[in-house]
Amino acid sequence: MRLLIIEDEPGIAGFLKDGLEEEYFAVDIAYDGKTGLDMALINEYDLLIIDWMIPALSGIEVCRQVRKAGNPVPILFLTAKDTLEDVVFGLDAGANDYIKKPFEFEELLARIRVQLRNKNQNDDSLSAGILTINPVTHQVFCGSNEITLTPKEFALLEYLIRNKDRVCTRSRIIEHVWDIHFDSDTSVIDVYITFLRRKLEAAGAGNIIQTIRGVGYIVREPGVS
Amino acid sequence: MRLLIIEDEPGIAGFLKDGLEEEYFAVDIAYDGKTGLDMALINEYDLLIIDWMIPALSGIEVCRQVRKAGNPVPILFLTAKDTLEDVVFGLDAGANDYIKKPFEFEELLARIRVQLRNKNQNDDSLSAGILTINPVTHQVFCGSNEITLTPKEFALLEYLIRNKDRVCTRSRIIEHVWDIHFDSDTSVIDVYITFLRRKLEAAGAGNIIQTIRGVGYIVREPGVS
DNA sequence: GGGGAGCTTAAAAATTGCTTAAAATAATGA
DNA sequence: TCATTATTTTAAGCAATTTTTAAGCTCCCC
Repeated sequence: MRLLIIEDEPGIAGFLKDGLEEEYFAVDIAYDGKTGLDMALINEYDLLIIDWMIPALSGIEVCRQVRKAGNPVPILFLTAKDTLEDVVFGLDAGANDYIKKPFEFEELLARIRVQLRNKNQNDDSLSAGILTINPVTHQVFCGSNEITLTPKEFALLEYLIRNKDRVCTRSRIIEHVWDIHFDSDTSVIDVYITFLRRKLEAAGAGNIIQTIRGVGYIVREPGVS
Repeated sequence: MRLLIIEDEPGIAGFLKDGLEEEYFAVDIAYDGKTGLDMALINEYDLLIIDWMIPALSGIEVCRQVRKAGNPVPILFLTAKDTLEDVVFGLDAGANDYIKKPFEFEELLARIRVQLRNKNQNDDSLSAGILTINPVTHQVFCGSNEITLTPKEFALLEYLIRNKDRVCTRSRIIEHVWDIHFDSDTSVIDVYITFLRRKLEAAGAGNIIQTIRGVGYIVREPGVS
């Protein structure tokens, strides 16, 4: 597994590189955004770790360019704490997850593993914990008992589970599930999250949809941080 | 049940299509290998009938490509030469059975039924709860009393029961039972569901066809979740 | 305690499915 | 061949469900 770290502070970059190489990752480092973008586009990485505050080209811009080039590589970004707005922008720009500085190395490792695991799942039916959904037959099972969902409820759950362990921003949800591409102050998402939670709870799936305040929602695979 | 015939001789192709449609199959024809392969990969058939000697792409090659794409659809091939070598090659390429030209139509029909039966590992007659249908004689029984159905009614019920405990979407039903492959705002399905429900209810089968709103219908085996 | 984001509920609006009747098409028999 | 019958399709009104809107409430974080 090959990673690229785009980070201007040599101390942090070196610390990450050493720690990740101990975990048998192949690690490259770029010390500014422009170099990082070039490397990301030329080489084939399994994951990018991008600091938000870097010289030459901001992290958010690197992220956008990578996506614009059609590259689906998972992106994790590092942000200084207390900047919710940054998080929203970052996820909207196409990042998959974020982690606030300062962070535990263990947490970073766990999030990296989640992104890499998601990469090689191409089974026909999708699952999260006890929950299984089949996009072909439009069926949802909690263990062995079936849950009846309306089409929109199903589409929302499918999107969340396809992106499980990744943060789904409100704007991405409204784009992918409702196909609305302009800003709007609708609260359909809230309503449908309520619908889903009620049905899933009643079926014994617990509350697997977590709210990330100011950003969106995430469905996590139990047993992984 | 939807079949694809890949056969270049219009006489044979037409003869097969007519005969099979009388048996309530939805039949498509391709007159060369390349077209046939495209159709087989794009659409969802329940069985393919492929002549070995066809232009543009040989039958054996079509067969290989279909399997290479991971499609497990049953394949029956027609061969003129009864050289053992051809047969071996054909079966190695992923075909399920073969029949030598000239053949009796009845024999072809029997072999088709074998392949379709294998699909669900049932014996010759299909059932759901108290209901039994026989695709060979086109009879339907609710317990011991027979229900008279029109051809389309029978085809619809057969499709639903062959796929019992699975959701049959409207688009799949319209493709497999009516052989319509483009978007249309017809409401034939609704009408026929009403017809079927009325006859089944009158015969004492209850309402075994459940609606999945926004998606389609499902026939469930009672007592199994 | 105040502001904002999300949650919940109820009701309006939109969509989808059901039913019926009648028209179009196909099959049957004199 | 033509008339009769059966089957299939279309269309429209009605019923039920789904989706959206809107408003008040709750909870979290300052």
